[in-house]
Amino acid sequence: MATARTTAAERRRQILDAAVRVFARQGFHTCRVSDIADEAGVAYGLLYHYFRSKDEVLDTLFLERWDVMVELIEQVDARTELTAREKLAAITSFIIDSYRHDPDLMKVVIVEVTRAANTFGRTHLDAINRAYGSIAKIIEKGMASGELRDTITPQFAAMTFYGAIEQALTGWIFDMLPTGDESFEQIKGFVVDTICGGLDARPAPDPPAGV
Amino acid sequence: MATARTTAAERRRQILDAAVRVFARQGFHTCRVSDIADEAGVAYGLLYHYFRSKDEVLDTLFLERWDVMVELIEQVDARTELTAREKLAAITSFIIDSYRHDPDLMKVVIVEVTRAANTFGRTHLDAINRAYGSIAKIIEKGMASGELRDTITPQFAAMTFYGAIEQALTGWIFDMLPTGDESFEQIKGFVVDTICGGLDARPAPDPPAGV
Amino acid sequence: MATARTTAAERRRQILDAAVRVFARQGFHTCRVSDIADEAGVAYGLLYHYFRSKDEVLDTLFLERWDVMVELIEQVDARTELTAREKLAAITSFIIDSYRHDPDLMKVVIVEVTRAANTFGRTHLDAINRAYGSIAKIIEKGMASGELRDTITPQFAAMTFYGAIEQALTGWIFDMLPTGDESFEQIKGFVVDTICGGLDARPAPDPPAGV
Amino acid sequence: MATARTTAAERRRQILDAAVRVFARQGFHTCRVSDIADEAGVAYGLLYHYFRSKDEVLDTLFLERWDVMVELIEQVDARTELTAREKLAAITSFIIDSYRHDPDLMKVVIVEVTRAANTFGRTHLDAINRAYGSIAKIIEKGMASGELRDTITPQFAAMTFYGAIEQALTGWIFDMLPTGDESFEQIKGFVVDTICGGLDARPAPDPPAGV
DNA sequence: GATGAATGAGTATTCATTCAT
DNA sequence: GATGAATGAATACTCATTCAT
Repeated sequence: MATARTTAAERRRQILDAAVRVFARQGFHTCRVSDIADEAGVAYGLLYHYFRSKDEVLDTLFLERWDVMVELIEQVDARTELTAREKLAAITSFIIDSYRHDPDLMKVVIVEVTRAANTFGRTHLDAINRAYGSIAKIIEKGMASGELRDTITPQFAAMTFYGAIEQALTGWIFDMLPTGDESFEQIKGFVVDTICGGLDARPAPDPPAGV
Repeated sequence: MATARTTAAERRRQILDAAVRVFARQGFHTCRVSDIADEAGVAYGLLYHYFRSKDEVLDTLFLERWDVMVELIEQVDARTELTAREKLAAITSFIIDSYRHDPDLMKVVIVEVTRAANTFGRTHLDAINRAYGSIAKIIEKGMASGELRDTITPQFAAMTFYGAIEQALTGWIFDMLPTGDESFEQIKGFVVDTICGGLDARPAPDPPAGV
Repeated sequence: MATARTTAAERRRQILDAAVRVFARQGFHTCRVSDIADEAGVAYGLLYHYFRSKDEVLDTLFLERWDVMVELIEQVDARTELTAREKLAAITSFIIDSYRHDPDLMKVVIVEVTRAANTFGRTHLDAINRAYGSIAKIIEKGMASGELRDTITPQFAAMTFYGAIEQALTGWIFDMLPTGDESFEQIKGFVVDTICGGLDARPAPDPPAGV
Repeated sequence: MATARTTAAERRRQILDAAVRVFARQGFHTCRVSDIADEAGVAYGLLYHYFRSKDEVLDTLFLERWDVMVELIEQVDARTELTAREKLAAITSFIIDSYRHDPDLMKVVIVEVTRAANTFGRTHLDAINRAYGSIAKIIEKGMASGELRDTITPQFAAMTFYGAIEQALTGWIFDMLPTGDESFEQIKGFVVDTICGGLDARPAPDPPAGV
């Protein structure tokens, strides 16, 4: 009799986890609140004890995940021993592993928020821009140190880099790319190689002078 | 001898043009059929003389535009005097000019179809893949001729290239990039430079042998 | 160049005939005005040159047919050489032959008008009652002459008689009775035999005294 | 200790009862779902908690009533002490009393289903035929025992019998027959007398041999 | 906390009818 | 006469949200 069967926090999490599966499967606009409740095994009225609205469920899911990602980017940036390319590789790895670990959640984050210019994307524009900004800072430092070319703006480079990752995730979401551990690792390499190395053939860049 | 006031084809176009504006402004899911009709200045019943449903209006808009783009890509590919990089530059230029010329239409194509994994994106997956495939062919030839590195698959390279363009368009759609003629031209260069040249600093590639 | 290709009366008839087929196939409420026009091979706007409304088409079809039937009943009644049973047999034969000759029309008359208590049946109640009344008169005379029993009212007898015929037609309409010439003739006999002779087993009635 | 204000079953019944009144008054096709809800004193959305569609409301009403009738017919048939005529009289009495007790419901059953050859009649053809079949069995036994003439098929006799009853109900529905207890009882007798005794005048059938 | 009955705003679609050509 | 584009009234149904129990 010591522990309650289900704590409030657990119930809330139970609903959020169900919502991820339902949003990923049916899409935010197409699913019903009762679909989420069914998936969670609770009455649909209960959802309104934990969230103000259906929108708030998606907002919560997005921000939970996005904040982790932004924090990771900032932590990576703080590791001064890494080159810019290594930092970008770390970020790529983290995001792709996030998808590998919970594809439903990442699908929801991207499809329902990040790319929804008329609805949630607009709402969370600040959060999205924060991520771009953090990446841009990494690139800016790489440019300053001479590691990266400064022929484009760091902001645009950040957008392209993040866009390449998102495009890869989209490939998985649309079943255009193969899944499987090797595939995930291969694509990680592709992303960094393409963005940093470019498509053009040419001799490998000179190793940094004094190293 | 006066011309007929409005032909059937003109009315149809009138409705499609109105739909573009309304979809861009409010989003497909958020707007009402009557909003389109109001914007077009016709009774909403008339929409059903020209289209089977609201969905069909969006499908029509998307395919009209997408087919033009796929055709352009194939035409570019056929110009054997161009290098792969020049072909990619031509495609980039065309798509960005498309946005510059009719931002509402491109916004609808991207936001409501291309990136809508749970609804129209899934429907038009074949059309979308046809575009990727055509770009991949260009890249494949570039790899075969030695112009491009073949360390990644042409398919992935195509996705990343197209993703970079779409990300730029998204930047304009979200008001994250400045508009204006110079900006458009600058971004064109950024896209090709980033994708082909990469972010890494290094000596310019050796000039082709016999030139 | 002497005759117009199609006279107004012919066009009108063409539309009415098409309407019969469409009403029979789809039902009055379920079919569209354009279905009738398509079946007739004319533009749907033309229907409104010949009829005030969709309702009027059905009204016209019903009254055309019903008036013929009422007139037939009255003509039969006038033939004083016939017994009541012979008169009823003649009416039965006429109605069943009407169905045999044009099942669609009779289906429409019965299903869409005669039995539609909430719509057209109420509208044409007078016409319907005129038929009952004429049949009742035949029965009344049969009762007066001693040919028929007068234990029930002529009005009720007329309803039951007509109801038996309509029930037979309904059997054909619902595919519950076999079609084919013999079947039609057999049912004619059944109707008169059942209504006049009853279901009870017993000796044939005595022949009329002085005959 | 107060009882719950309204149970789910009661609400459902409340809606069904309201639907009967509305269907009888306005007809199924002519009434709106909100008319039913208004009559029941509930929000129209609630109707969709208890029924999948407007159609299902009518289906439910019909089957509820029709199943009771078929069961009654079978129970009557099982009473071996009754003659066929007595069985038919019992069925007639039951159906006419059903109308007397709830004319709206019987009107809906007949007008909107039983006689609606293009819509619900077709849907419920099996149920309708089950009733005919049970009546035909009664008649068949009567023929086998020599009580009834076997000059027509039991199936046709059943149709005519049921048709006579339905015609009587139609007479009330169309206000062509007087209402009032005596009238109901009189018509009961008329139906059985007409169907069993026939219209022809003749001596009463011989009493069964050994009685 | 938990339930699900109750509410009613919101919308795509149909189709009879009109009328300019 | 003939056409079919144009109109807009009419309606079933969905579903987020509330709230009594």
